[in-house]
Amino acid sequence: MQQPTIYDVARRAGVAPSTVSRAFGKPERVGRATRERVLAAADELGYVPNPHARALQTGRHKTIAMVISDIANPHFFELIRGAEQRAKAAENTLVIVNAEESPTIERDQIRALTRSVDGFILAASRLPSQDLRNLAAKHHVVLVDRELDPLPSVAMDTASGCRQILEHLASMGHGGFTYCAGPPGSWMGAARWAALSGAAEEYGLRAHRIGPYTPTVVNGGAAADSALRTEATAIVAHNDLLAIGIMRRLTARGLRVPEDVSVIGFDDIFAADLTTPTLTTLGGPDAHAGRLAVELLLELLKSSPGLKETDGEESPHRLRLPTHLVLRDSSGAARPTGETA
Amino acid sequence: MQQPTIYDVARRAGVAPSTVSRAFGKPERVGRATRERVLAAADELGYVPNPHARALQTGRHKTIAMVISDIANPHFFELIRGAEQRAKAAENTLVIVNAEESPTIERDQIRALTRSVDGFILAASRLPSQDLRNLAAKHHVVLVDRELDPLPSVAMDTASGCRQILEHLASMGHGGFTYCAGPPGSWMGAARWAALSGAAEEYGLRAHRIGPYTPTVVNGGAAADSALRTEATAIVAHNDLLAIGIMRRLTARGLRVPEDVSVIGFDDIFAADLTTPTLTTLGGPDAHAGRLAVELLLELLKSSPGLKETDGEESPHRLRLPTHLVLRDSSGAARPTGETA
DNA sequence: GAAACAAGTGCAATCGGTTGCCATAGTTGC
DNA sequence: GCAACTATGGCAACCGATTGCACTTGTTTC
Repeated sequence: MQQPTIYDVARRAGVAPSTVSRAFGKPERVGRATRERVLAAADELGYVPNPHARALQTGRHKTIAMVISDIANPHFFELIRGAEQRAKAAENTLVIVNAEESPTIERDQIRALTRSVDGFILAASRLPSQDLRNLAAKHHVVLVDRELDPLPSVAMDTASGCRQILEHLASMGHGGFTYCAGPPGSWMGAARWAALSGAAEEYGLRAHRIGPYTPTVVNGGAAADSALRTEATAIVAHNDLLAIGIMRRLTARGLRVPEDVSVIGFDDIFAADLTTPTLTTLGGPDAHAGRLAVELLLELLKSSPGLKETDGEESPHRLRLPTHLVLRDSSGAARPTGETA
Repeated sequence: MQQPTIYDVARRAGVAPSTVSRAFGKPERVGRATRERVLAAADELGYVPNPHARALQTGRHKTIAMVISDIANPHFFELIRGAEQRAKAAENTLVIVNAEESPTIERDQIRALTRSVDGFILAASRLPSQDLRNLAAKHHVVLVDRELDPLPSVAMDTASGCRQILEHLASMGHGGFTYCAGPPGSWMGAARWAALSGAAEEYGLRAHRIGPYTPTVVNGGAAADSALRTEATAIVAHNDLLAIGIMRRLTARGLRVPEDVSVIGFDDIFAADLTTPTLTTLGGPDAHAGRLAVELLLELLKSSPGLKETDGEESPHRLRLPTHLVLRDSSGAARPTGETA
């Protein structure tokens, strides 16, 4: 059973195929009665336009790809939700592909889709900067949780967020903290460390860093063990998954959180308030980020539909979204260590 | 900057476009030297074949769509992972779309992709049976977490899994349980209740049912309150998200889990052992299910590539995967209620 | 040395749409 | 009553691939 085409519809409605095409795409170019006849015929046949046959001609697929560095990270749920809503509102299809934290897989996935979508939203991309630039030279790209000079991006405001963490730690009497780093390719991870270490002194805090770790719950075990050797009274983890793993290991080793060690994560994933103790973490408007990313991409498409033109002087949209520190039970006053009360 | 086409490659290699096409698709049909020249030219130009121009001719897109009823449910993580791996091994792209627990959205998403993919894997589809049959008449479809007569499917073995739960409850001295149902459209939910209530008597258990609830953590609150009115000593929830919500509410109301009430979920999501107490739940080989679903679909495609033929007599592949009860801390001996110890 | 055959390559039609251009018919203006 | 214009719809080329068919060559066979 073949899917009906415009030719089938045309025959049934007694018009030329071009008229059918116009009845859908440029309604003002066909007569009222004709259009209705065409639409009725299409309806009876269950005609669905073939977006790729169209794309062959127009270059527009009405499809956006969202590449997620790790789909198993709940952090991306709301991002996906928001993006999907916005895409649907613009009558675009959003397809999601997973990069499994691997630059190679990410590259392959992108390559497989280049001819099928109008643009890419890369969430927490692990690709080297140069690759991103090359990609952006030929396709429409919006970054999420990453910033790179000429590319449009949406990211949480790391600097102010990290200050909130530092402020919190300082006010609770901590003298320093150990940061458990995420994967080497993570721009967000680097930004977090830069912000934390850069401003630590201002708050009278010593910043120490260990890692990198692939940010999963199980990897939190090793991170916790290493962190303990630094004798820190506070641990800041690259994200909530790692933070949760760290808490589990600390508890398993007989330490109390937060009495002995405070633990702070990033992202405020849904599991953050299911743990014992519940996790203090830096959250942000994820769904909104998803919506904005799609919006940015749609704008790019509008300015140069189809493949990328050599425009170069597009306004550098670089959105920074406000974050908020969600205070829960995993962070508290520093354990007295001689001088501090 | 236009993407290069076979025509660009052909010009550069000094051959006809058809030869370029064959150099990729039917290597044995072109001379060795010519093929190498073509491949070199393609490489220099960065040529990527346009899968949809090809599909126009061949009907094969090498793309599979996976429709997930709720992408925010961690239960589907491993399913997606497994499916992705298997798809990649067969050089197919797997795209994921979200149905947000809504049959309408699910239908729209499917419709938007019908002409772009070779087949669909529907995970926990919420569509009515008749819609699924109609869809399957025109496209290749594999169901996951759902069974429907002529369609191939992959699902956990509910019957044996539920017996494990009943056995567990009976052995811990419970006299019955309250089941908190999932959404009305959930086949899996219906199957679970059927299996639990059908075999309850055998184990000397009274089965009670409340709901339906949309299975999220927050909805667990209402479910817990209703369940308490049934004075059950054990609650079995439609899935882990709901179970976690139930536990939170019970704890908030001053009840102890499992001393006062035992709670059991389904799916064994990653958060199930992060909660306090950790959650007893029925798990299964999710990643394997994903792989099998793709495999089933690939088999369908092989037998009739492109659009569905009127074959009808395909072998009814209906896979049932073994489950296992993961005993954790949320279930235990029944609270004494007069007669029982 | 001519016929038969195989390998390698090109030509042109085709898939399902879109769109520039032209043809027709009906309106309008004077 | 005729030119000029507008609204509508058809023709045919095109997008980027695939593929049946035909045409060259070179090789084999007798």
